[in-house]
Amino acid sequence: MYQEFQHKLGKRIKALREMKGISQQELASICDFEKSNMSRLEAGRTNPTVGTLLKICAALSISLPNLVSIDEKQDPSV
Amino acid sequence: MYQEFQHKLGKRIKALREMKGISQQELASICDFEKSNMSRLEAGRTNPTVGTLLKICAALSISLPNLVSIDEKQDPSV
DNA sequence: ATCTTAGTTGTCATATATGATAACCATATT
DNA sequence: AATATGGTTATCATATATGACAACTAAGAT
Repeated sequence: MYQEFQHKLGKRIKALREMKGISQQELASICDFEKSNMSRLEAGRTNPTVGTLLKICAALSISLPNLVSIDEKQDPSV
Repeated sequence: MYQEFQHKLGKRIKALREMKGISQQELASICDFEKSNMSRLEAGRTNPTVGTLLKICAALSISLPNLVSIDEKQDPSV
């Protein structure tokens, strides 16, 4: 029901990760989960828990409200 | 590991719900899930998925970034 | 051609979020 | 007393997030 949001969130994670210049595997290992899991997350194929998002926030040094600020028009760095 | 965040989030949901003047059961039924689930959520005893949070956001008419803006000092209505 | 790196996809196991239901505790109301 | 309402807690079933691991593709480098 929220696949669209999941997809946007995945794209946002990917964009933020690439701005940091790290690979999926690196981000996954910082977050302490599997690279396959990371791939599925970025592809929007899962409905992540808040705990998972908090790990990603910590790894990317951004806040949770910032991470979930999904807006097509918005610059991903904001 | 993130119990503290879960607790704060639960408190925030409760505060927002009470500002709307509705009961747990009402909010739960709007979100289309169980009142027992709602109780656990507000008590911070679960690690909710983004999908669950989006349902709550829709029911409370607030954005997800707003919902997860957890700040002790902040007014819950902001 | 080989090797590495990044990412994807599949499978299986485990943990847990959620659904569903019931019993329970307060409090208030009559 | 009984009844209703709001909330909590327990249990069981089901769905799925995640862990763990392997195989695979594609691109780049040597």
